[in-house]
Order: sequence, then structure tokens, then C-alpha cells
Amino acid sequence: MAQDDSAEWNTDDDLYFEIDNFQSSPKSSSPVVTSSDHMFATLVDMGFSDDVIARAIQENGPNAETSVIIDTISKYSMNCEPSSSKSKTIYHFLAMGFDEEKIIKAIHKHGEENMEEIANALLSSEADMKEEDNIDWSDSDDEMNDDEKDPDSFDSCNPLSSLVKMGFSELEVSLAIERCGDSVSIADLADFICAAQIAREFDEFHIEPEEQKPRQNIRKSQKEPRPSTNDQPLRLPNPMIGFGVPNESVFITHRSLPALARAPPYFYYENVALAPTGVWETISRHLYDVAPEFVDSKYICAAARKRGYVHNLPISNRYQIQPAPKLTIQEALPVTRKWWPTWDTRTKLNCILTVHASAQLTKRIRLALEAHTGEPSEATKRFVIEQCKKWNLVWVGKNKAAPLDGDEIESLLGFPRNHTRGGGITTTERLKSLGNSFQVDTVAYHLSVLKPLFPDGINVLSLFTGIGGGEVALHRLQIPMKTVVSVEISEVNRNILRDFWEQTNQRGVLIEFADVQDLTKDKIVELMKRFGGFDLVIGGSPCNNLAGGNRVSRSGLEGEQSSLFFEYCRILDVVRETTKEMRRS
DNA sequence: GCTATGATGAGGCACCTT
DNA sequence: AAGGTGCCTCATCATAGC
Repeated sequence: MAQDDSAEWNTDDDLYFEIDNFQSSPKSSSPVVTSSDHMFATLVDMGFSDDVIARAIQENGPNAETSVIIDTISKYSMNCEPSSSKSKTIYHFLAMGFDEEKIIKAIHKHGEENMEEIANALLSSEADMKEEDNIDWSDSDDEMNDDEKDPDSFDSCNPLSSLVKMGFSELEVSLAIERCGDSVSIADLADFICAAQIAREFDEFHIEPEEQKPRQNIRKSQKEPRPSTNDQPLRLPNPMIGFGVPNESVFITHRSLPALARAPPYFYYENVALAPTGVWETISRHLYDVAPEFVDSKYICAAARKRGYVHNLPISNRYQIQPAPKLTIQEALPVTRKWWPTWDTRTKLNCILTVHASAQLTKRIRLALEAHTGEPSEATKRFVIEQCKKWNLVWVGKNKAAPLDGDEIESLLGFPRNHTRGGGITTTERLKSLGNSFQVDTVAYHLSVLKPLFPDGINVLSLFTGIGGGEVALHRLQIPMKTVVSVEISEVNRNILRDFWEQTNQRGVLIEFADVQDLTKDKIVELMKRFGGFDLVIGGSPCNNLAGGNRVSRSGLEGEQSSLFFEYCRILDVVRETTKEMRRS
């Protein structure tokens, strides 16, 4: 936790690059996925069609590395394989996500047998439609990423010239070296770049013409589903690592956003991953068709937290805040190590919820265990393990299981100690607020890309702020918050954010609203004119009607609380529109 | 008033066997 | 392919006890 709160706002990027190099150092020289099922799912998530993946796996064997499979798929699209029928050619490019009309046009122009030329024609057609991959919507000065522009930074790298001669761009090579380290062989670097290229290409190809039209017209004209479009039910990725997490070796460093999403401000929306069927499709559709990034925080800390994030942030050069969280329960909560029974094999906690076990339950567990001398019976073990998993209990003494306390939850979720303690909050309220919060390290990992973009600070509109997970993430990233306009219905939560603001000696302005309805269009415009607009709109709307634990009113996005998602959309729309107007004038 | 407690399953995925 | 099993899930409510 950053404790030097009195320090100057540090715009020195040394820390950033040091940490980035740390997190991106190669675990292996090329991406490896342990099981072919996982590899399959990963490739599907990258946008490849099932058929193409199956074919590539069949060709290379089930134990082939992901990079080899991607290479093979790449060859499918580039080789001049004569196809027996026209429809097969069309299907081939449809599977890659191209628009059918364009495919037909390209086939007519170049001839069915010239697959390479067809591919090139489709590629350049898509390239004309899209903007640069790195979102650069600034029309002037302050948001440029110098690393990507400074040719001097490449001079000392030996593999660079070799790889550039092989036809890769300097940017690609430098990114690969940054990700894999400079001790990796040129072949492995080339592999990495290829994988990134293919992932990027396939992703970009999935920009559909519909995405450029107004939202109301979306999807009406869609005839038949195509792979990886949001017409198909969203699949949760396995492993749930989004575009990559610090401790896994598979990274996707580029994606192409739908054209509508490529507009300031940056936005970041969060909710539970395991929402009822169709919810994430709706969320995505209302957020400019940006595909959700599903991440389980168990890959970043010691507790599971399966969440979907819809955002338009860049995804390359992410880094983790330090110190990185411990990955196992016993490391994260050392006090439990001594008492942890060997027959309790858990290393990760389940999702931290808003309710916790009663004293009566832990008493029953103690009595059940004390009935045995030495090793408990299998039935007792089963009972105890079941309860431990159900209630997320940890071992704090002999035969003594206990629910997590507030301090431990704060720590697991990446908050400063005592962040939610005191100030009139009751234990029940504290646990509820924490249970509804972000996992700070996860969110900070995603937000870390903002650090070099806003060296002078950032204006934030924080909706459904809760206990301020987003603000804590930005603070831990040492991204100065010039302005935070926060909306939070709970008074105790607003107090927590205000306390945090004062305790960390924030120099920016904090403005708090209670009711999201109070943030009218006029009010938003006024605030934006006063502070020069918002750079980031962040928030996770209420999950009450989406969460699996709700037996009473799991009614989806139309539910009483969860429908506030549409307020997020309303406000984001106003901010985007006002931003556009402010930039015009 | 407040707090702690226990009861209230469905939904959906992963994985396995058949 | 189909069916069964195991597992987990940012929760809500009524009520007893203080």
C-alpha cells in the first residue's frame, strides 16, 4: 500500500517501467496452455472459429503449444489453398469475421483461387475503416505515449534490427521485447509478435458495419449468426483471465474497439460475471458493443471474484501495483498457516460476499472436530469443508474456523487497512460495503494504462462509487486525481470516501452526490465546463438482481436496483456528447 | 431501535460417465 | 451426444433476542 501520502504527486515513470518489466518478464519463452480444452477456449476467445481451431489442433496434435496452433491458423488465411467450391472460400473468410458482401466482392475481383489477394483486399478494406489500434483521440498534445514514438529507445536492442528486417514494425518488436524480456530468442519473439498480430487481426475483423450505425439500428438486419459476434450468447472464458493477468503467460495485447466506442472519455464498467443469461449481451450492446473482459480475481489475489468489465481502455502495457497480492490464503493470511488442517486443501477463498457465518456455525464446527481425538472422520471432514467453502472460513486456532473479518477482507480486496473501519459504520454495514466492492488490484491492473496518459492528473466521474475501489486503485497507481465527482447512495460509503480523500492528502476536488438521478444533464454539463470535462467514467452498477446469491429478486437488468445500469449509460452518453461539443468549440 | 441468525434454491458452468 | 453430478454465487427476508 502506498503510504507516502504526503509525497509530491510523482510523475516520474521509473516506478511504472520497473514494475511493468517485472510483471511482463517471461514465465516461458512462448505461450503455453496446460490443457487442450483451455487452449481451445482461449483461441475461441481470441476470435477464431471452432472449425479452424479444430483443424489446426488436428494438424499439430493435441499437445501442441498455443503459438504453434496460432501459426497454423495464420497459414490457413495466408496460403493459397485451392478450395473446391466457392461457398467454401466464402465460409473460410466468414469464419475469420469478414463481412460477407466484401468477401464476395473480393472474390469477384481477384478470383476464387487467389486467397492471398482476397485476404489482402479484405485486410486493407478493414484497415481503411478503422483507426489506429492505440486509441489516440486527443486532438492536440497531452495524451501521447512517448515510448511508442521515440526511435531512440530501440537503439540498444539487438533483436530489433533483425526482426524489423523480417518485416515486423518497430512498435511490434519493442512491445514483444518489453513483454518477453530481451533475453528471449529471436524466434520466440517472432512467435510472440505473430500471435499478437493474429489476435489483433481477427479481433479487428470483427468490427461490423452495424457497429458504425446508431445504436437503435443494431442487429435488426443481422441474418445469420457469425462466430464471435455478440449475436451469439457470450461464453465465459476458461481460464477467466480476460486479456491476460500478471501471473499467466497468455497475453492479448491488442484489440480493436467498435468505432462507436472510440471516443472520449475512457469508461470502465463492472458487474458480476455470472449474471442471468442475456444480461452481458445487453450490457455490451448498451456500451457501444464493446465485448466484456471477464476476469476472476483469483488469478491476481487469494480470493475468487468473477467479474465482467466493459471498457474502452488500451490493453497493452498494463502493469500490476506493488506489492503484488499474495496468491494463496495461507500467504495472504499468515496467521492461518499454523492452524490449517492438511485435509483442507483450499488455497483460494471463494468470492467475498456481503454476509458471513454466524458464531453458532463456527461453534458447531468446533464441536464436531473436538468429538474426535486426532484425525476427524471422513463425514466430519466433509461437513466441515462444505461449511468452510460455503462461508469462506479460515483457520485461526485449533479446531477454530472463523469468517473473514473486516481487516482481512480489506487486505484481500486491496484496500488500505482501516479503510472501512470506524466512523460510525456497523460491522454489518462494513461487511456489506466490502462485499459489494471492487478487487482493487484487478481494477488497478486495468487502469494502469492511464498512468502514462495522464501525468498531470485525471478528472474522474465515479458512479456507484461504493467505498471507492476505483479511487483507491488510481491512488495506488499514483495517478493524481484532479477531480472526482462521485455518486453513492449510501451515507456510510460517502463518509468512507471522504475520509480516504482527507487521509491521503488528496489535492484534487471531491464532489459527492447521493442520488444518481440528481446528476441531470444540465448538472453534468455544468460540472464538465467547470473542470474541463471528464477523462474517465468508472463504476459498477448494483448487482442485487443479477447475483446468484439472490433467491428473492434475481430479476436481471430490469430489477429494481440493477436497472440503474441504464443510468450509467444515460450519464455516459451525456458525458460523451458534451465532450464532443467541448472539443468542437 | 438495532443486530445476529437461519432459512430461503435456482441458474449455469465444468466435468464426468454412459 | 446426452444426462448426471458437483460446485459456486457483489443476496433477501422474517424473526428472536438484546
